[in-house]
Amino acid sequence: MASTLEEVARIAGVSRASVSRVVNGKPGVAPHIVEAVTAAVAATGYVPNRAARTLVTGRTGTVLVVVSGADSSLRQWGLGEVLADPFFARVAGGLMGSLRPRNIDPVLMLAVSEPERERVVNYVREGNADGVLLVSAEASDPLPGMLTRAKIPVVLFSRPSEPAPISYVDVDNHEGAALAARHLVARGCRRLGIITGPVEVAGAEDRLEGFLAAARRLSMDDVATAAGTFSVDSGAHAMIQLLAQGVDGVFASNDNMAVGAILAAHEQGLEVPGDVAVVGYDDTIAALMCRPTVTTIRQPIEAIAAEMARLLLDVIDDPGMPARHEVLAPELIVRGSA
Amino acid sequence: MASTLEEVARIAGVSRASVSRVVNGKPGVAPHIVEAVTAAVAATGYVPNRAARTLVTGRTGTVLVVVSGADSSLRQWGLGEVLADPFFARVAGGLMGSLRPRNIDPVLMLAVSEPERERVVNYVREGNADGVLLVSAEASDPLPGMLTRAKIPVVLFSRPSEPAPISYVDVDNHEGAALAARHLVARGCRRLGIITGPVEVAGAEDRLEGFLAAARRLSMDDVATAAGTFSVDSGAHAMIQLLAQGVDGVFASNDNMAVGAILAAHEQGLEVPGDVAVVGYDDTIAALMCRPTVTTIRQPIEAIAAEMARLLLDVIDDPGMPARHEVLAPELIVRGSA
DNA sequence: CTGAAAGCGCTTACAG
DNA sequence: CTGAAAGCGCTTACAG
Repeated sequence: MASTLEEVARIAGVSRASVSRVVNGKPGVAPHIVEAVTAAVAATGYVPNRAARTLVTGRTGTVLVVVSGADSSLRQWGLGEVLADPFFARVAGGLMGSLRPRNIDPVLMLAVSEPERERVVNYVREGNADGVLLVSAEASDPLPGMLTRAKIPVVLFSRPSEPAPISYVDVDNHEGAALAARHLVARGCRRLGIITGPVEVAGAEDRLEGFLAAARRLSMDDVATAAGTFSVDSGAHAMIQLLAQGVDGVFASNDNMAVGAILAAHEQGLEVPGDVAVVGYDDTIAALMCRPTVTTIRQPIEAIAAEMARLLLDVIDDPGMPARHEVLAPELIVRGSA
Repeated sequence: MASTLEEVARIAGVSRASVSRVVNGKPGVAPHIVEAVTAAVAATGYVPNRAARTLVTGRTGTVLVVVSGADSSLRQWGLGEVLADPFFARVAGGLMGSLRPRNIDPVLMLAVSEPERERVVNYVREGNADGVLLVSAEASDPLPGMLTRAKIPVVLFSRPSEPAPISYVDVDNHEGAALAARHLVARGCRRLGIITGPVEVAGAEDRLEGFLAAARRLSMDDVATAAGTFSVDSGAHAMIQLLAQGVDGVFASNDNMAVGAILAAHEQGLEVPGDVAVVGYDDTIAALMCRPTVTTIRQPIEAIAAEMARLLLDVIDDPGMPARHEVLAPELIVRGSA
């Protein structure tokens, strides 16, 4: 069916080794051989067989992109729901996009249960991928540890819950939340509130701390807090609690909850940002699906993704490399809600 | 590093052939051999090398999931944006979820430019995947044709623009739009309007025709129409035009536009559904990110995905199989907006 | 600069 | 039921 190196060699009248060299762009091949091979490749429509190549080189040219978590919040979700979450969609898409130009193929997986985690480890142990790019949603997630123990090249999005010898790229959540606090105070808010994310998410805690610290520094010691779970509904519920405490400036730890908060404010007949200002986090599409549009903290997803890909490729090339970290800066995007 | 069949055979004291049989669960192996091999596998932590297996079997156990289009509307998007679109996220996720239980690995790709389309074809010609599950967003998309010409097993989501010997699974768009029309009329709307999708999307045209036909059958001959592009903003713009024509019941060809329509109505001081009722399409997360929540037409994505996977596996097993089609029924989901 | 040959790790007739 | 052997399609020392 598909033609092979052998066939191309025969037609070009050269050895298989020469065809291999030309096809892989190796230097030091006589021009007339390059020409003959090129012609034969064109004539046959030859495409190298990846399995054969992988078998001998030990490299797959594939990287696993996995969204993982412990068993709690993500558990009831399928990959469809996770992808449908605007934030994960941006991250997964960014990661996959950053791999393409480097000519490596991304395979996407979700791992929120033990069998799924084992599947991830197995997948690369079977030689299907050279390493993994991991977006771990929860601090208690065992996958990062499993991967490093299996000596699988891996780079995380977000710092691991406990210090570990793993390379990662992160955004300064502390600073992002501080940006939100300063913006709210600068526009005149007198009573701040925050809708937190799930405690088991490391970044969510950082946002809470960062917000409180920045508020304190601005002499706003009494910040109202309400817990959310990153969903639109949880944002609405939390907002009702905050409103009862008389807040006029709210920071929601992600955009979904900011949308929920705005909807809840409207339902109580309040204007946003007139009566209460709202700042979100992530700058996802959700921030634009709402009136007013949501002022939010943008994570430089594309830069993160590019950095993760670069790091992983380095680790794959040199598995003994010491772990490296990169922390990028978030950015305030001012829109209608604050 | 990783152990091989050879090593397991040596430890178990049997031939490589026997190890292979046990590992692959082939019948007719003596119990004591199964036992010895099982123990040796456990002791070594043996995992079969996929490249080697693929090389000899010709099967990869991988399927390509591609979202494609011609060069227009999707062109400026990266995979991140496409995944972030609630509809594609649901479809891609559903497809990937339906493959997992069948033990086949999905690789996700976006193909909206010529190089990307060629990459898709090449990917499977290189032997990286056994077939492709294609979500083609535009009727003029050349990819389905390219694939069948290359004799690559493929199953489409949505009927191809022109009759072609390709298997596909679709939802009855005509009927879905009719459900919307009947619901609007049943709740007392007197003047209907429709926000259409891009003409180059086959399904969008079916929805328009279905809506008009159903309306006509209910003696509503004069339906106002306005064009949209499936984005929130386009829905808002279209809504303004429809409102100027005095509509009190609007069918938006997807949820994003329904959200835009509702926002636009609110901005004109109108109540939804009191002054104007709105029905969306797709039942994506967008329908829940809005107050009122959006009454919409649900496509049974999970069933579609499962069906596509099943069909593709059949085609892969029997490439000569005649093309098959499956058309599933949509469902009306009544929420707050109509 | 080029080619003959070994070998990557498996599966599968084939013979016994 | 089991094993020896061939072969899948490549790449890469090695010798020339």
